Amino acid sequence: MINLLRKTFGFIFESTLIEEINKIGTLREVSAGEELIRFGEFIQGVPLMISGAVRVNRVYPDGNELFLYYIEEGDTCSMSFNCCTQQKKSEIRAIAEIDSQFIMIPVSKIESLIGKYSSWRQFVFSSYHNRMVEVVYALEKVAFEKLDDRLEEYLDQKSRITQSDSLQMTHQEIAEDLRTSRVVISRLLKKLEQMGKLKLQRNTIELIR
Amino acid sequence: MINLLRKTFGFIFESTLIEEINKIGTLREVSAGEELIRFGEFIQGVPLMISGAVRVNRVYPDGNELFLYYIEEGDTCSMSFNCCTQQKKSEIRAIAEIDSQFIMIPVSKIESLIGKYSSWRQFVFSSYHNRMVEVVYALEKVAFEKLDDRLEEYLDQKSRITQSDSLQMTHQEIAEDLRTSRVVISRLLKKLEQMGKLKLQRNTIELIR
DNA sequence: AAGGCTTTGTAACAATTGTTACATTAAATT
DNA sequence: AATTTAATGTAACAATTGTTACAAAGCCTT
Repeated sequence: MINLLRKTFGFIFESTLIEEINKIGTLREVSAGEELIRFGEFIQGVPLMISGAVRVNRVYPDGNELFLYYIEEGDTCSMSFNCCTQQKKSEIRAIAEIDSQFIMIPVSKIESLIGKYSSWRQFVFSSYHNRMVEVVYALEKVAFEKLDDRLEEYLDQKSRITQSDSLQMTHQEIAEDLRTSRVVISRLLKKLEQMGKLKLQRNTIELIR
Repeated sequence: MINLLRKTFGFIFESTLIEEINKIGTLREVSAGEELIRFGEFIQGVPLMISGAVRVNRVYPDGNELFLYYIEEGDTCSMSFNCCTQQKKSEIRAIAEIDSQFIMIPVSKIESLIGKYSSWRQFVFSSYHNRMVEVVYALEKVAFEKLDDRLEEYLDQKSRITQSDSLQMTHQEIAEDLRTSRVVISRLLKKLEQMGKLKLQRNTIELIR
């Protein structure tokens, strides 16, 4: 585990911090689709991403969900960070988008890390800021752009995250993420296909570059 | 100034911190409409709000703007916080919504406060989190709600911030904030008037409670 | 191969939001 | 008071997005 830690966080954390994280953290591996953080549960710890990609959704009591951001190698989830320090139930849900590795740092140790290591503080601050920038970006998309452009960006992002031009997903799933109906997505996808930007098959969307 | 500090921040900051802020900070007063932070400038410091309300907008190079959140008594602007530590030019604009007082803490002192005072760190963390929650809230509104509901909420928020049921603003200004056209806002306002929720006059919207 | 389930395609129509154009009214200026 | 300017009202129409309903196609199970 310490080698993974060094590889991903060696440039930002001093070696004493790396060693401490190695002691108190536990490496976890999840496969695509698995839930790291569930809605309504108390959060066990803060995840440090080693590899892969995890999507973070805001969840509302009525079951509604809203995509906030992805966390990838070197990131942490600043929303869960706060839940920890406040001992609150999770208002988010985190799902592995692809097979992923991360190190879980238990809640109980968070406070002392903040006190001891300035590089850890820096990391938490910049993590907060980066997540904020991404949520603002999401807001910007919804506020400024039409659905067809948002769909294109959505597909590009998926492709980047899954590292594939062949997206295995249904129109229904896309519709839920973009908060519209399946029919609307099918319609727009067909339009993009006619423009030669992609090819549609059952359960897959082949992006043409 | 120290009395204002004690009144607003006495419950979260230890007295040594209050005294230090009293030394290094400068009290500033702005009247409604004044700009506290301008787009593209280097940020001079982090504002601690004593009274009033300041709106924070994201600004894009093309001049487009997007409302992010208000900061009020006891708040700070977490976006400017990061600009400071990174020595970057401001990507936001802050405008006093009503007459306001705040204490400006110079960039140069920020780092040492973080190292010295855990209550300051707590404050910055929770400030980041609160702003995040507000931006997520804004995203939620745009993603889930129709324009007429968003307009009603917008008017309620304005009323709360300005502490008045008589809003001095034009339809054009509302349209810019909600990213739509003046005609659409006039139409919806007229509908709300017919529903008895408000009364329209030139330059003012009178909310009926 | 047949039947059932899921996914996708498509038409027709409704609702919402955006746009253009111009009239009307209120305030400000001369 | 007359003129100019800014703000609002309204109609007519366009574009986008949402909804319903059903057909067609692909996949899975037996």
